[in-house]
Amino acid sequence: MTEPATTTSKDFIREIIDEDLASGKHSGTVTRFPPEPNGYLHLGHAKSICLNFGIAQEYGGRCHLRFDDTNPTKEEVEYVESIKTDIRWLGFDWGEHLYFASDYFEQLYDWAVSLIREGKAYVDDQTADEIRKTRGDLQTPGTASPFRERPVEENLDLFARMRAGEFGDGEKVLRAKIDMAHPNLNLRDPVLYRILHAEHHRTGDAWCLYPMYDYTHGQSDALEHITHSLCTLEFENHRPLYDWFLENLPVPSRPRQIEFSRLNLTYTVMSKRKLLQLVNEKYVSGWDDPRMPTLSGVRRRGYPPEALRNFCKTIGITKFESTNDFALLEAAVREVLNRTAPRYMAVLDPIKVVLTNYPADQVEEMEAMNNPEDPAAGSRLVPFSRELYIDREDFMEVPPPKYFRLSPGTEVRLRSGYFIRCHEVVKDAAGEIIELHCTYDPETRSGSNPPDGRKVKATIHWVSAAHAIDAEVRLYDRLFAAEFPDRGEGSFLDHLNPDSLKVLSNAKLERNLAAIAVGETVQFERLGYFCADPDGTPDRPVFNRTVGLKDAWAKAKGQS
RNA sequence: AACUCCGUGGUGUAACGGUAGCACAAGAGAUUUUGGUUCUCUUUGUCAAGGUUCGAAUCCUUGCGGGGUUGCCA
Repeated sequence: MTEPATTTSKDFIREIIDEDLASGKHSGTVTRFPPEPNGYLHLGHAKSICLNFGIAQEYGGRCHLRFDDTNPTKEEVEYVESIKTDIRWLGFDWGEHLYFASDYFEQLYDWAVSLIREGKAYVDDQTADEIRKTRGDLQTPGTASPFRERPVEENLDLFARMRAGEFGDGEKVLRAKIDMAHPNLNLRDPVLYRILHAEHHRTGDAWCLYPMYDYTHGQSDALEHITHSLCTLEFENHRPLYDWFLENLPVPSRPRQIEFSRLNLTYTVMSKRKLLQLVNEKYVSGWDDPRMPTLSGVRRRGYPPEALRNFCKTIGITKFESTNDFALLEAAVREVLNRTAPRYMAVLDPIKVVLTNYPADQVEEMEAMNNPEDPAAGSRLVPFSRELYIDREDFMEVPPPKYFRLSPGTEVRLRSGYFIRCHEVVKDAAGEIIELHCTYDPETRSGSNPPDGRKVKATIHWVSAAHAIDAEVRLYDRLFAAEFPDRGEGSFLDHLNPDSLKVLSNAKLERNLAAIAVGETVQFERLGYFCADPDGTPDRPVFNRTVGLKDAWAKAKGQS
């Protein structure tokens, strides 16, 4: 477990918790992660999960998983299951504390009735449109509904009949009676309940009356004795309403809502609506497309959960709206994978190499380190023979300056193999290079250096042609070409990166890669980290590029 | 000219009245059987102006800039 150096300082939320503990306001800490089951979890949620579950771990408290399922028209069980899977994958556990806002419907209803009794809520017959128009706007106060002063008894009767199903969708709502002139629009008699004749994923058809988020969230927190209710900045303006309910209802505890800034990443969109659109309109293969910033997407891409946790630690928690560099996430991924991913050789775009002085029927088993960063990872055997494949990028007939790899007359080292020198380039009728004739130096076998002390400038990877596994490799790049796809005119879709996926169908893999389980991430030496995809079959695996290695040569090329 | 939150290198984040630090990114070099890793070094910052103070990123005032809010979504 490597801890980033920044763990010594605490974010403002943990400081508040420290104070609350020190002052005796609370004797323990209870947080909650409250997703709405209407979509898949994404990197933004990861930030919130790491915060809430992380605090629970650090303070010896607990973190509840609570599904905020107050809108049956948008929510589905499919999402509930995927959310649980993703949280567990990230490395967190809610134990016994799985809750649903829908579990509190009866209690919330009773409290609504008590609000009505106290003259703090009323049934409004206005249409949605009328309510909107009379709410006023940012600069002008709203006007009272003609039903605002309805007698308590009438409200009670109407509300009961709303529950009983006597009215159609949208015919009536229950509103809090607060202040139609309040500068915070959320307090201009917010809607508490709306009629929705819809099947709920848990309560079925028991209800046709559903509570709004604002009326549900704080009370749910209070019922669960949440001490610190952490949410994103856009709920800041809702806090006065959150508190209003807690003050006006006989709730069993007084949670405190604290807001922090959501996660933004360059070259990425993070809104559920936009992600849904990418899926529905087939710009990606699904919620778990490896280019998606969903947790299921980055999992399929091969990101280790530890990298996500470290990333969340590094970006910290603040109230300032910021956008994190995607490179920071990739750095976190590389940091973990460099330590943990076993190394293999794979050739993505093969050229055949014939070692003219190597015996035709000979096969040597070469020992190769599994991970130079971790001697305990041991070694494996890789077959070496007369005919090999190397990557097209590792040979140039007319090399530019500073090109260290193979070219006619030059010598390179084959990783865990021998030195080879190129003597002849074989081309087809079209002038395309199809084969290289090389010689190997028997005195340079891996582990021993040439007696004459000569050096080579490069070491390249290879696979034995006769032993190679055919595979498909999917090279993923960022989904969007623009740093801020949301900015500027037009749709974010205008900024989709046309090269975000490149499929290589003729890759040749080292024999040992046949044993890699789906979901495992390995390093293809010199190329990057790759994750075995479920689309693969035993005789034809599919690998997704998780992230490339840093590439000083590519960078130098790009600049010249 | 509503309310509210927020402004620290290119990006993100520390410093709680006392040397502006760290990570990523960028650049230079060393090491290297991965042009990877690792190591060393370097560039770049407190939104502005006043004030309080021996001393201000930090406290005060004003200005400037950015975000959020006008769902019967969450």
